[in-house]
Amino acid sequence: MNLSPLVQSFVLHFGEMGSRWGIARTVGQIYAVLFVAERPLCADDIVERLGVSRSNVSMSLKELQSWRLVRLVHMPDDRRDHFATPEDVWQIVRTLVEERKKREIDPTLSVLRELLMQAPRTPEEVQAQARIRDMHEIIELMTGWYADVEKLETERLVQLLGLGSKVVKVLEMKDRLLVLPGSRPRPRRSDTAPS
Amino acid sequence: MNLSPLVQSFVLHFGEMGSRWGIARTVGQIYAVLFVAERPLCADDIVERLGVSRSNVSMSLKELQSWRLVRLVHMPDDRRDHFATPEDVWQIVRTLVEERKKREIDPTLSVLRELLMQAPRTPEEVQAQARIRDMHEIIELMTGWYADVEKLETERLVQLLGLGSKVVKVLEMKDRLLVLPGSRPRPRRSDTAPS
DNA sequence: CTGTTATTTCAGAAATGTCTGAAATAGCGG
DNA sequence: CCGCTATTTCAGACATTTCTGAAATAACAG
Repeated sequence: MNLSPLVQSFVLHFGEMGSRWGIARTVGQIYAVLFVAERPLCADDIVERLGVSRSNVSMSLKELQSWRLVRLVHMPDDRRDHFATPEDVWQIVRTLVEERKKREIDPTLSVLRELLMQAPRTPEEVQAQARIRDMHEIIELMTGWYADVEKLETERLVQLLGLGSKVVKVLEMKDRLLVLPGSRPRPRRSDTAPS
Repeated sequence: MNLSPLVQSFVLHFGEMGSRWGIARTVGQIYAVLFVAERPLCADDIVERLGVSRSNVSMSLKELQSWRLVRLVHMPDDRRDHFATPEDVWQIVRTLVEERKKREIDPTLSVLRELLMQAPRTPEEVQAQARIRDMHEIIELMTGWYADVEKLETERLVQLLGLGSKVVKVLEMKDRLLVLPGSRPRPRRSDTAPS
């Protein structure tokens, strides 16, 4: 491995985390190298820096491209393929979320929907379906939320994340402000006096 | 495998998805069985239903407990351990997020911080650190956001998720409402006319 | 078309991860 | 303490994934 100490630590960490993230060690290492690289690298650059086989680099790059985490770039006067990660880290996060959703959630959502279509045949299946329905609902709610906020410009998204739970405060304020003069506030559960 | 067809499909799917979710097949299957079960099950119940070895069940349950996705329950007049998943699916989601954060994000955050403390020794390391800083920032922002909204009651959280990107509309409205009479609206980038 | 360089494919080697059966341990009731 | 049941441990069998080197393919330049 032929890297400066700082970069090497970063790369080795990404390799080790690979198994937890569901990618092979080399895939993680290649991503890390490309992420911090000052310019797009070709396959041989990566072989040189990581000391893994050329074929492993080729397959790992294919995998990273299938995740859309690495893109193919062409350099002037060089017919070798070069590779780079997107510059914009927000774009990277969006891609990561989309791809993980596609692989880890969508197949399940599809199975759950099928199972909910079936007519239950026993009391046990009725119970199971109720439970599956809960799971389905919560996943739909969360993926729906993401599908919605994902459309926001990054600037807005950052703003929203920065607010955190304070948005709730703002929403409460909105409720109060929108009460027209003369009208009564809509009663809330917490406002109802115990009988 | 000794399960009703509907439950069996559910269980097999969780087993297959295991590899994508970073858990072993049996672990996924056991979780699925417990999730839809009408009552807490003991290890032998699980052996019976899944047809895997007793020792595998024991180890897999340990793993699920380490994820806090399954809890140990005691049944009256039975000294065997029984196991159940939390009833509340929102609690399950919270646990899942926390545990995945702990395993998949926190170690990286810690390494990134260390790397950012080091003094760079070459221009290459300066560039790498800048990139690492971007990554660190975005992860901090997202984990910070979650740490904040995680404190909300479920009811509020559901409300917020239901709104989706509409919160932004509400925030804009807040901006307008908070402009005091006589004051001018704060200029925005999109408001400035081209020179 | 030919020679050269770049990339991909793929069989099997190496490494890792999962699962089982047997044996060890734990814990309770008498 | 003993006998019984429940649970855990762990070596190694088995399965899967990852990686390599060699060969095939592709793609261009002359």
